[in-house]
Amino acid sequence: MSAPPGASQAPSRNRRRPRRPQQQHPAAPSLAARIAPLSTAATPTSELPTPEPESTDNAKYLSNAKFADFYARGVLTKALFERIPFEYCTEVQEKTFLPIIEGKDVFGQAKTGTGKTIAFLVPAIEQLARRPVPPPEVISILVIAPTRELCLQIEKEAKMLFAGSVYRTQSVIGGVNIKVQRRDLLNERSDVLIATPGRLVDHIENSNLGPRLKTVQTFVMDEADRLLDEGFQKSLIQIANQVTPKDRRQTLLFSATVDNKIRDIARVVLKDKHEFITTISDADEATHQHVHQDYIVTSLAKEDAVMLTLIRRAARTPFPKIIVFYSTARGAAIAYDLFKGIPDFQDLPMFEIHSRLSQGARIKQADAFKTALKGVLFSSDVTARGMDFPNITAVYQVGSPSSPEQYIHRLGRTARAGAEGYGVLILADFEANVLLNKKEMRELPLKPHPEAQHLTDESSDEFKSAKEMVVQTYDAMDSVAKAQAYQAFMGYYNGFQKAFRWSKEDLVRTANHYALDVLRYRSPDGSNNPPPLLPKTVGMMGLKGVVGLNIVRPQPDAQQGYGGGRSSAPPPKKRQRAA
DNA sequence: AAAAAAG
Repeated sequence: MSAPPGASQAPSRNRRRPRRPQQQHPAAPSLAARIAPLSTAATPTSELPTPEPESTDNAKYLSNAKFADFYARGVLTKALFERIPFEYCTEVQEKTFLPIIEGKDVFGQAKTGTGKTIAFLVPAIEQLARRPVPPPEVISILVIAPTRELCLQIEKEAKMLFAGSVYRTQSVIGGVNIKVQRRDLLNERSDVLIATPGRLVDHIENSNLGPRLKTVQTFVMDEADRLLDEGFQKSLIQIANQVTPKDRRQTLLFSATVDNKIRDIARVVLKDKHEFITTISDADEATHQHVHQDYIVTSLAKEDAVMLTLIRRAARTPFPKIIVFYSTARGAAIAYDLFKGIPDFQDLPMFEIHSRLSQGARIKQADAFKTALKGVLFSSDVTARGMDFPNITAVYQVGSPSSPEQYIHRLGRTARAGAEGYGVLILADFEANVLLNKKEMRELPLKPHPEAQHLTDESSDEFKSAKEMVVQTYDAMDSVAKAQAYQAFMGYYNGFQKAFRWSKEDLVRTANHYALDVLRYRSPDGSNNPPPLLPKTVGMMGLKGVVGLNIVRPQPDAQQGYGGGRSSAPPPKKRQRAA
């Protein structure tokens, strides 16, 4: 590895420790870590960042234990040990290895970004390696996680641990061809199966996977707090009914938060005699307590210009890598459309990810952003939890998140494993107080942005130029995405009516303002009407008879964008660039 | 209709 320009000052210890963990402290500014652990892509030398001295902070989640110690004590077999590309264990890993290898049930509390995946995969696989190789139809380890991308991330690590062995891992997620999965399940080993709940149930019902789940020895529920959400419950019950019963399997449950709801579930799925492991001590402040966080309250109409200014400023720093969260998939999509169309950001790659993209596009975007040295990802809450994008310098959030918890999870994409990070929350005036007055929010070190005044000052040149750029770009954009964003906005804020003490008319007025003045939606007929909604949509939102809505009869040749009557199937967006 | 997740 030849030293890039500027690397000569790098402390030599950075390079002398090839086995220092990378994923565990992604922002460790060692060269190797900067190039991203999952990357195989060649990086132009000229783009390599200047390494900074290693911060002691980055070692925060590391323990003094080494994987080599576990190997020396006979805890890890040679083959597995050799496939672990890290030298030091993280704290969670050190604590979970022995109990899991001994076959105990574990309730683990650990934030993501602390090496949690390795903490359960390595010991589970170690157990597997100690037994005779099972017949090919056996699924020894079943992992359930709440998003597709998280499953793929886990699968990647399992593949690494299985490299060159007879064992195989497969993922079973929605959005990809089910027949291919069915065939692979039939023809190839799946010693570790990693699944989202919905698709796993689909396979139970339609691929006769149920009986094979009875061969599961270790059952892992990752991001368990999220898996307990309403929408997952039915699937989880079906899965629990098929998988090996709890007294004859090992269950590992991981959750970032531990509240009564989780404890109740733990009681149901874990054996009475399980081990509780936590790495969150009083001394070790939670990430969200140490990350620098600012908020800006402004009008809806100024949000985009403020965001543009923030990105512009960040673009002048060496390696900006930012995630911008929006509350709706359509909101993230239109923000991506807006900012990718702005000429200032030629050198700053833009990415988008949300449920309205095809799964193929989602995977491409996530992979590209993971390995990117800089860029901005416009995201819905798909990536809010557990996703590991290396070296995120800042997380911006636009609009009230659905809960303080969600705010904290999103923020956790930056400052991973003790690294530096920064958060900005942009709120519209009508939503600010309700969120900021919540107890959980008040307990955060979240402060007014020191430059809030200037950033939102209509008479400043910086604001004026940003606003002008936003207006121009929206004006040039097609109306379909705007109509979709309008509908999503209405649907999202519909849930806040009570909290905001809004009447239905207030909701409609605000949504119309959003479409007409913010997005600059113009009806194809040249009128000043807001985007059309189907009677059915209006009915489902409980807005029948509210003035200001543009209700249209369903048309047989309907342009989609205002209903179309589909439920959850994501109409794949055609536009896609490989970034 | 509103993150996500089955189509």
